Amino acid sequence: MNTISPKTSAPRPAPRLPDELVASPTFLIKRLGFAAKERAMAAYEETGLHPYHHAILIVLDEGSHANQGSIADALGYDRGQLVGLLDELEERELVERRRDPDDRRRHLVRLTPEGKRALRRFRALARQLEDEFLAPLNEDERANLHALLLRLAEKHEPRCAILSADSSKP
Amino acid sequence: MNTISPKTSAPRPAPRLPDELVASPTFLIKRLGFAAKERAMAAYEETGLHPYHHAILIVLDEGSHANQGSIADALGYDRGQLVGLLDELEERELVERRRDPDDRRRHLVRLTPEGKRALRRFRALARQLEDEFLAPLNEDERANLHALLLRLAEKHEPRCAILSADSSKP
DNA sequence: CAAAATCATTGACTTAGACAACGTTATACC
DNA sequence: GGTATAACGTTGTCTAAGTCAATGATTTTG
Repeated sequence: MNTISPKTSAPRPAPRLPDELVASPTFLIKRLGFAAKERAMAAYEETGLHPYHHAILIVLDEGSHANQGSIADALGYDRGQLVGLLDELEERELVERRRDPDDRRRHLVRLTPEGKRALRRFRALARQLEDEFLAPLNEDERANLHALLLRLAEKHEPRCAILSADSSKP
Repeated sequence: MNTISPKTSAPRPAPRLPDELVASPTFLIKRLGFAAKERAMAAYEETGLHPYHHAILIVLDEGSHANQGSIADALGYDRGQLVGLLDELEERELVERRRDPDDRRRHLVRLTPEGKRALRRFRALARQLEDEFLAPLNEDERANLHALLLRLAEKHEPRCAILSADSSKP
């Protein structure tokens, strides 16, 4: 993080992580996850929004999810947290909230045309970030990595459950 | 549209993450990093200490690092933060702090015999957690995953810089 | 010897994340 | 049909974590 040493000589005694930690995939995943999050947040900061907002727009674009509860559940966000995020999206007119006539407790949320445009920009940004983050790996290696991570995610992040088959189709 | 009548005993409406997110290795790394951290913290909680403490003990066991500054630099911790962590370790008599006679500003930190015992227990715990976390993968796949992560870490976490004996990758 | 830098420590500040209370509305039960 | 229970979105509070600047002691520099 704060590794800035423009000093002429070498004030850095070479800070190195213990091999024991570097040898652990779990440790690397933790550190890389943090690094990825940091990078993403820094990049999104210029847009005035947060990766969280992007994820919400993605969920809305997928359709099916309508009310705030299902959005929060789909992404694993706290419902109270989601309120503020949606406020910010609504303020920028990227989403619309209105009461569900069938269940007046619920709010139906949907993308505005402007929201769809913003989503396109976010997707471009995310693609660029991803490409930067995975730069050391070629295409095959990226696919390989993704497959391995997915296997782990299926166990540790149940929301990732693979089911490419659409259960909603007749 | 979908009138879900058979609501027998399913309070779970099956929340699923958008495919677009699950398709991103970076996203998976972020989520898995968070999951790993959460799991680890929960497991360490019973010991009364934190994964941070474990990492500190590892650094001390590696020798070479002595004063608090180098410990903090090696792990990327804030120096102020480290003070409290060392206080807790010292309170449990796992480490000793004493002034460096050669530079009386510094504190030399070292493991106590009890600290080494604690480290053994921590290592067992960490091994178990790791094995649990990587359960879906066999040995080859784990090695494969580790190699890929390491390539990324070399770029995004400079402290991981490999310099032990393996200098054989472009 | 004086000024600047370094080290460990402390305290203040900001932030995010989790959590419970509330008013409103729908569902379950008798 | 009326009442109790649960769900929804909203708000506010609380805690933990991380960042940052200021301090006293000591060393280094000039």
